[in-house]
Amino acid sequence: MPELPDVAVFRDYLDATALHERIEEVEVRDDYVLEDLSARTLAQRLEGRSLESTEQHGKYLLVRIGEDGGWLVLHFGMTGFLKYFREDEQAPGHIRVLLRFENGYRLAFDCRRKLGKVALADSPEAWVRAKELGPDALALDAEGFLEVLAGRRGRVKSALMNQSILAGVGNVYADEALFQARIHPERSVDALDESRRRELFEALHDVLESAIEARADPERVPDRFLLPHRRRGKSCPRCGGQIERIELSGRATYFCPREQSS
DNA sequence: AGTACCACCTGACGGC
DNA sequence: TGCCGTCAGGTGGTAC
Repeated sequence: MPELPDVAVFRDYLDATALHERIEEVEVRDDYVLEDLSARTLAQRLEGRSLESTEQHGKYLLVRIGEDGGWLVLHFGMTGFLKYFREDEQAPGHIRVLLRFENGYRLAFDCRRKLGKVALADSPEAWVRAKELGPDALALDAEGFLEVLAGRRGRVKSALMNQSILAGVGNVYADEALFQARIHPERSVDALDESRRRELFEALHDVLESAIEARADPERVPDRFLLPHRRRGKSCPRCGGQIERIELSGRATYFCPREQSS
């Protein structure tokens, strides 16, 4: 699930749990998730230091390591999450990296499908540059949104999901924003006039903010959301029509053909 | 610049 | 109960 709203929830979680606590030991249980670094390097960077603050850029969570330790970068793939727990509590089932703190707690980076990544960076800016990420979808204002879309000719859903155009929007929330803006996912960007683009921006921001407020939990999301109805044959929360599923660049795409006809 | 397709990895689910 | 195909919200590479 980890798109921008989910990562925002992970960030709040980390802020509320694991900061300012000395890390005694780092255990890398599967170095497949390490991106361009060894378990040894990660351990050397973290052990004896603490996590001090967090930043988010799109789907990335960046954590500042104290005493000039640089930044820890977390990406959650499709199945990643964080869990802070006491040593005598039940541990999650697919821990890839585990930090042990001096206070007896642990922070697990759990990632069943191993599509997530753990990395180190000099700064959030350096990471964004290295990954060629576009601006964070929520940090952007309407003018910025118009700017990044200017000159684009592809399909609007592909543009929303393209992390180098806009960072943070994935399959689910791209569908959601288009549903709220009543735009067909296969519509091309250049077919949208400025007022439609502004409407899409408003819809996208509303969707992302509402999702964060709902803690990215499909069961807490507003009734108007498509999210809980992402299944073929389910009914549209607005008009009651049948939700349709198509493939768009290999990804399942859900929309209401009655409301998103153009 | 854009798209289609493949790969990476693991588990849940439904049909038989 | 077990086997098997299909599907899943991530990114990245290649070929066209």
